Amino acid sequence: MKVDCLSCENTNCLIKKHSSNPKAKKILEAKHTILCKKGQSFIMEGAPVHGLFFMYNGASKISRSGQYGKEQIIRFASPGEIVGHRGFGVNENYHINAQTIVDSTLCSFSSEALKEFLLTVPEMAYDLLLFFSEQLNTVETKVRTVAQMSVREKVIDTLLYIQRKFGNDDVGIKLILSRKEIADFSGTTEEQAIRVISSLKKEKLIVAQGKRIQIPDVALLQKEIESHHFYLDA
Amino acid sequence: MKVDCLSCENTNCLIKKHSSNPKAKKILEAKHTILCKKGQSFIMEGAPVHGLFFMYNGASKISRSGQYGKEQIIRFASPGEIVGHRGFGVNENYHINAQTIVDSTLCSFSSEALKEFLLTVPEMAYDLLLFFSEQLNTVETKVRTVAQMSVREKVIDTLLYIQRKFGNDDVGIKLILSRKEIADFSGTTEEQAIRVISSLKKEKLIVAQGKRIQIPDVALLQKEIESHHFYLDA
DNA sequence: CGGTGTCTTGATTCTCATCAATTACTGTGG
DNA sequence: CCACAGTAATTGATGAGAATCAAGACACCG
Repeated sequence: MKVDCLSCENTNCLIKKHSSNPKAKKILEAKHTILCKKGQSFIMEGAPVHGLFFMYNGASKISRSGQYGKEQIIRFASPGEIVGHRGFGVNENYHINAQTIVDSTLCSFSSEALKEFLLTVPEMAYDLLLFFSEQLNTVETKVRTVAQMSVREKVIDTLLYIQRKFGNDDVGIKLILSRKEIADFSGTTEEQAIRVISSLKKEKLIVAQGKRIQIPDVALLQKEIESHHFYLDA
Repeated sequence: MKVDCLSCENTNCLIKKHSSNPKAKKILEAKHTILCKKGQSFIMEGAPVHGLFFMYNGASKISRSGQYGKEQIIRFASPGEIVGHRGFGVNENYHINAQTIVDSTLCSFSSEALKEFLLTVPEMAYDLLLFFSEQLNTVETKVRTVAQMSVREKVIDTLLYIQRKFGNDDVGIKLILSRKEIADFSGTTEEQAIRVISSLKKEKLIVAQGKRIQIPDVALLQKEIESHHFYLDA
């Protein structure tokens, strides 16, 4: 089974965007589609990377393991997004770990095919540059977040990020994460994340039933991590 | 005064690399060269960005201010490097602050000129993509560093980074930073950074006279953070 | 020489990681 | 359908490490 880019509905996907370009024919033929069960690693830390992935559906987490194997989740990827930034260049070891968090479908391209595509369709290269600069912006912000915020603020920041990224339905945030995953993205421990979540529940800033978390008033929660900025101006 | 790319000796500069391409003529003409005194901000947080900069000589720091105005230095830039990643796209507010730390010369290009260049010379776009992916890798590693390392490890990591990036002469690391700048990059306070530096001095892991810091045995210092195999590249 | 800014050290406070123990939840096989 | 095992979530207690506060030393500059 192979996903057809022309009929794909991920309008944010860059391959899809340029798929009607006649020069894209070759790369579309070289495409592979992979099915991944929940929890499957499709990029392993330390192993050489031979290409890069686009999420067709599902969700995944991109992480790095640090001291004593403690995991740091760098970001989550939703449909249409790229995973494995280094995979389009020369073969290199890229020290990240990418793992699906629900059953997912991935589209994969080899480095060579992609390089050729980028060099023949400069508009695609340009769009990819924009995507990268956006990513850089996001990650740079994360450095500051992790370095300066309190645990409470970091967890709130994470909840808002998940909400923005994966949206919600009437039951809560669509993507269900374990407390440990929330902690690993926030840059704290599982216990601390739990404590913050418990507090937020008591304060009615969130509604949580087991793993399902709902944010009744996003703006109100947002205020919790912005109040400090206003304090400066006052 | 305008620096001539063809005779520029920053072999790592991407503009220089493609400057002999006939299609580069236009962008080279549109180039501006700017002199900045030490401490001068050339990208201000919140202000719109109209282009991007290449360091011709000198050094600069790229930061974001966070809570209570506390500064988080994201990276340092050395000659040949690009500053202002978002400046090649549409006009956007890019919330970073870029400031020289010694007298520096900068080359600047407008978004439009650069966009045109990238679209006509796909090899340049491809090289820029490689640069961006490298940056992403570096910043992603920094997220983990800041989140998981102890203050001592973070400061050591910073010293090694500065050493790699700016090298040293017989007196010590070429680039002289204040303790506050070391702290702001490490993600800690000035006092804590000073304490670590003092300890390292006592342990003979570094030699320091005032602001000049020397690392007699890089490998030895590296061992201190050994459990984190993956360090930031220069 | 006074003054300003950086650097340094000590004392105190407080946040957070860690350890430990308990409780809920999930799925599986009898 | 229940018992069980295994996993995830939760709460409490404690100690370590780091931020903060405060005060003094040092260097550099007009």
